[in-house]
Amino acid sequence: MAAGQDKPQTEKKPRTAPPEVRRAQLIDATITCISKHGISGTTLTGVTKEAGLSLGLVNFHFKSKDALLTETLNTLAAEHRELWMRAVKRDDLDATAKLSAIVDAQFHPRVCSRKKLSVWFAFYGEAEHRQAYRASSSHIDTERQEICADLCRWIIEDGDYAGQDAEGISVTLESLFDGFWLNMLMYPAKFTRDVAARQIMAYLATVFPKHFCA
Amino acid sequence: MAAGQDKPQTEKKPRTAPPEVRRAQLIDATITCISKHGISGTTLTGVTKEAGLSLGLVNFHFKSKDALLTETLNTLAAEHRELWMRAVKRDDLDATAKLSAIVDAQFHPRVCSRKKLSVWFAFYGEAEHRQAYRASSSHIDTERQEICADLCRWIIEDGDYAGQDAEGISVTLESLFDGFWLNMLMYPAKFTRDVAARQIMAYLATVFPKHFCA
DNA sequence: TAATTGATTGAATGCGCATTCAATGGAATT
DNA sequence: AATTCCATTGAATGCGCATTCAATCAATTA
Repeated sequence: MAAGQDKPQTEKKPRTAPPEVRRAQLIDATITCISKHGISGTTLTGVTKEAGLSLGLVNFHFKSKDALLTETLNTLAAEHRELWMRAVKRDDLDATAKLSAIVDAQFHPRVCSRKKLSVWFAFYGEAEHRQAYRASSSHIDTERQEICADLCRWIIEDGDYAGQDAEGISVTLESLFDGFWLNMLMYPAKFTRDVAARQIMAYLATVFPKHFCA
Repeated sequence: MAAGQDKPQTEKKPRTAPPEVRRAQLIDATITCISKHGISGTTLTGVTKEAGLSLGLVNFHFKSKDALLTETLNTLAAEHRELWMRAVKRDDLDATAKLSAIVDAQFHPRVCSRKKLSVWFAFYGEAEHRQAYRASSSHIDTERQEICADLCRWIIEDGDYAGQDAEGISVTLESLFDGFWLNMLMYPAKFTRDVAARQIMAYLATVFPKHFCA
């Protein structure tokens, strides 16, 4: 029965690991815990149990629970930024394709899973009184909104859309992103990734009919 | 200096008050506390201090802290519902006017103050793991979305908008409502009530050009 | 006026959790 | 092999908070 227990080479689990690995493990576990129990229900005991590590490690690798939460949000924000930034930086894409890519990124499974959405809104719920939480997202949100506005300006000029307002459209886009996210979290049956992306493309098609088709 | 202290008739403060009054006071104080410190930072000590009442009263007038929070959300939801429902019920308004009224209600100062928005999103942040929180808002949200869909259907028929999809538009509207709310909370400088209402009316004008004007 | 009822008070209780830290493990260096 | 150094452990600490409850207060009824 207990065969081969003295040479578990395939399952080498060194007791120690480099700090960056531990930090990543703890952040992953934090995401899982927040998605399961909310921020107020997330305890260090729970996080470390989820990660299979011992309680004291959080305060060793992070300064405090608060630092862990802030880092978790930063990680999430960075992951999201990278996804749409990659498309925006490609110079083989024109403005239309880039705007489409930003919409796609917004609803990409990697950042838009039920699990991650619940974490995002857990943080938004606390953002009002947590300067640190707001800082992570505000910079990135502003950046994306300005990029969208630039792309809209380019499209408006290219298509001679006299009546359209790039700033207004980008502000509306930003709200559609957030609004669909919230509704996908709250009412997943009615609001799916497909529905969200399709509706936003439909919106773009009504404002820029020569560039997008419904 | 201490004149007229023995007959404070103008400031009669009876020690006791009917339960409904106390409940309302406590709910008001809860809204204030959540907006200031978030749900996790809201303590019964804080709430009762804010209300000028004593600690034990919460568990006397409500079953528990959790019940107080649920009742607070219910109160908020009912206030909001009443605002747009009043317009929808008027039979002197046509579909176009009713849809406009729903948009106005969504950004009415009474329900869309910074204070209340922060409370809404505090609850949304916990909604994923709190069945009770979801129940309050889901019923009302669904109701409003279906009413909007009906109004859109009516307008589509009235205006012969062949290519438009009532369900899709109402779903987009719902997301615009929530998305602008979130952005108004997070970035109040850029996202004001006026901007939000105007952009949503602009959206309606692009999909229903014969009924709404930008 | 006395008795009854319901509202109010706040000190006391006990639990849950973030944080600390002395002890241990084990990899790298000498 | 001995030493050094950093990662790891988890029991112990102490605080903050929801909840309880016996005592108090005042309005209402008898």
